[in-house]
Amino acid sequence: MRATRRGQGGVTVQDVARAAGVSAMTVSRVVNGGHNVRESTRLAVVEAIDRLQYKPNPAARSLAVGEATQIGLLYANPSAAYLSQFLIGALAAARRAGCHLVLEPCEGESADEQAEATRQFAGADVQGVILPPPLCESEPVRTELAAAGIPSVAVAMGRHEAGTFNVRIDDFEAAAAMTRHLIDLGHRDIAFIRGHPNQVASAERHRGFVHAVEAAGLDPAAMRVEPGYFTYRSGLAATERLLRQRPRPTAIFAANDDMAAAAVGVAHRQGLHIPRDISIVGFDDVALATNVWPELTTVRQPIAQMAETAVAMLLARLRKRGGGDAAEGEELIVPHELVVRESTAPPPRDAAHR
Amino acid sequence: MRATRRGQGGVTVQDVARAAGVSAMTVSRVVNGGHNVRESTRLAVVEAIDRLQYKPNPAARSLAVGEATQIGLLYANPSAAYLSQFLIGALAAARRAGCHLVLEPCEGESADEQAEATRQFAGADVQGVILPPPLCESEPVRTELAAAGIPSVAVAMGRHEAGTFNVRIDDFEAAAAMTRHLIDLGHRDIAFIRGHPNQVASAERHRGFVHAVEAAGLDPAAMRVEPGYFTYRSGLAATERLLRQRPRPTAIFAANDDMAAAAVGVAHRQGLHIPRDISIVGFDDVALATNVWPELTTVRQPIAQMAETAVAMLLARLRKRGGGDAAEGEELIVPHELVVRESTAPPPRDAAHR
DNA sequence: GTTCTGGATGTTAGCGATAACCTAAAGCGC
DNA sequence: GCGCTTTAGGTTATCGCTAACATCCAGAAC
Repeated sequence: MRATRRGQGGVTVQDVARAAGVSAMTVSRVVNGGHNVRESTRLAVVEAIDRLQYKPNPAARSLAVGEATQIGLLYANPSAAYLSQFLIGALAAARRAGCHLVLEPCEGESADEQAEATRQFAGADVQGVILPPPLCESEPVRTELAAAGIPSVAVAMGRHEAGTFNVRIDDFEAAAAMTRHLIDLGHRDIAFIRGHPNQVASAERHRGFVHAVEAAGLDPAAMRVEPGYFTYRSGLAATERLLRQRPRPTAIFAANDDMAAAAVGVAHRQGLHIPRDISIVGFDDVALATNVWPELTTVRQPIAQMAETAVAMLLARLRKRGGGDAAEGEELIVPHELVVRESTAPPPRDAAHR
Repeated sequence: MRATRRGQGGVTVQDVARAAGVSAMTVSRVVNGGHNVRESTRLAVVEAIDRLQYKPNPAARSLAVGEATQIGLLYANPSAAYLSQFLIGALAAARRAGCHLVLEPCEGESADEQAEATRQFAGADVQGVILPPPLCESEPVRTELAAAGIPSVAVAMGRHEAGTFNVRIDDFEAAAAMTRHLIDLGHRDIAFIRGHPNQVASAERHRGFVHAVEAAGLDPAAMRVEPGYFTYRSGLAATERLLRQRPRPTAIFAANDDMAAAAVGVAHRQGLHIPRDISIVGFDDVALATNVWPELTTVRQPIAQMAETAVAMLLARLRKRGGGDAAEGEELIVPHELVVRESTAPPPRDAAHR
């Protein structure tokens, strides 16, 4: 008899089938949802499965179904903390589905570079692509994907657009909640540092801020707003401009944590105590938020979970191909959370002298 | 005729074989190293491959060879920046080999938690495990892996131990180089903030520091050394202790960037200008290093590349199983790089008054 | 010339799972 | 009771690739 190539004693459907007294096909049916299987049979199979500790072989499965095995992830250096969370979630979902994640870095802001990076995917036969911010809003990337006929799902694209797929939090509402937190503490002079002007999320966060200010009966026009780019450096510059003015704002709301961390740095250098002299808050809850002193009050986005959801949505979309080309798009909004740490407090009493 | 399940027109070995006028097996041989194939045949096949844009199907391959399809990665929240780089590298190598990466978080420092997390792998049939710091030095983890018979490769385990597999930089030499940089600038009073006492890398970096100090003819005993834990918070405490003393050190060498960033924060709060009044340097070159002002002079570890190498080493080791159980261990040292940014300068002239 | 040797290639038989098809019994309306 | 649909399950044929074995043939060895 020929030498068998049988691997290191992995349990297969056949083994389970034998143990449960059914055919391999029935086991397969049980594993994948169990339609058209009698309850008693199903139980017998399930019992056999965990008695033998059966784990389906993902390679065999994806070979058999001939489905997506590679999904792309185009990233452009958002904060490293963001990326690692994102990868963790995406990887978990990809593995569950038995498909590989193909990473493609896209440094460079030019349209050419972005298009070039996107084109890599077409050559690498990925069946779909996940787009974390900020690339989800890049025109060249989307054009190129459309040209190659590769479906994509965006994550944290600020606002829904018809025909696109997107997973995000409600930036507007989250920013409003954060603003209310500051107002509730007694702040009446809150400065806002905006995010990158090309990202819809920046505008949404700002809108949420304005909305909450108005809702509290305050005048939005009285609040100082500085431009920013979501980078540490831009936060530095914005805060310097703000703190040069008198009276100083009693609170600064930066549209992300990187800029908030920068604000903390500048405030410290000017001898201000946080939060006694000034409150500073961020947005995103990346690791950086707890790597400054004091730790930042911020808004947590469930990044890993969002990535997971996005992958699942992409796979669902790929599977549906053929059923109907339902290109109507889909949006999923996941819950956020206000995380109050140590960088916020009521405004100083002698606000007049500040 | 039965409906075929043939997927979306993917090119297969058969197609290539037909185009090149050879058998599928020959194509397979060419793709995998091409032993025992005549040069002329090889060229014909290669030509056909890239004319048809053939990409081997990884699922089919790993099903056929019955090889490792899952390799584990046990992580314990090192800095997020470290993790994302690590994942990028590991993922690239895993995909090339057609195998999946199974992530397992291991929060918690207790032996029980670590053992428990490790045990997850045994149940998930991963064939090998990659261990980034600090878990690569965890006794419970290693015991548990050994018990389950799962081979592992460590990354950045500070020093080589017989019988283990490891990829790292030369922490000793890197720390010495950094110290020489400070000495060359004119510093004679350099404080050192150590890393976590349980990690060998901490000791190595400190040894490198001491060695360079001695080599320059200075007295190591005169240099202040503070304990630390590689965390931002511990860096904060250590720096506060250091800067309370007079005379202040003219330079602080923190054993990683997180602690160096903390040192920058404390120095700023005390009104010191960096690098004019004091130089501060870190180690690792994670993203945080450029997210403080001024950007940190530090040592770059090629993290992604190290992870890639580790995965490759692990796979080689798994394949070799059966040939010989060569348990002699292996170590690979990759080059590091001193990155001089803006946080270092010559010591202040009036050092006497500091 | 014959046998041996080893390199270059083809052939066959899986790897583990599932799609598509088939079968047998049960349910159902009339 | 008869055909018809539905349900529960088995059979068979792949998916794409490669290990193991078989074959062929040129040159070496005798």
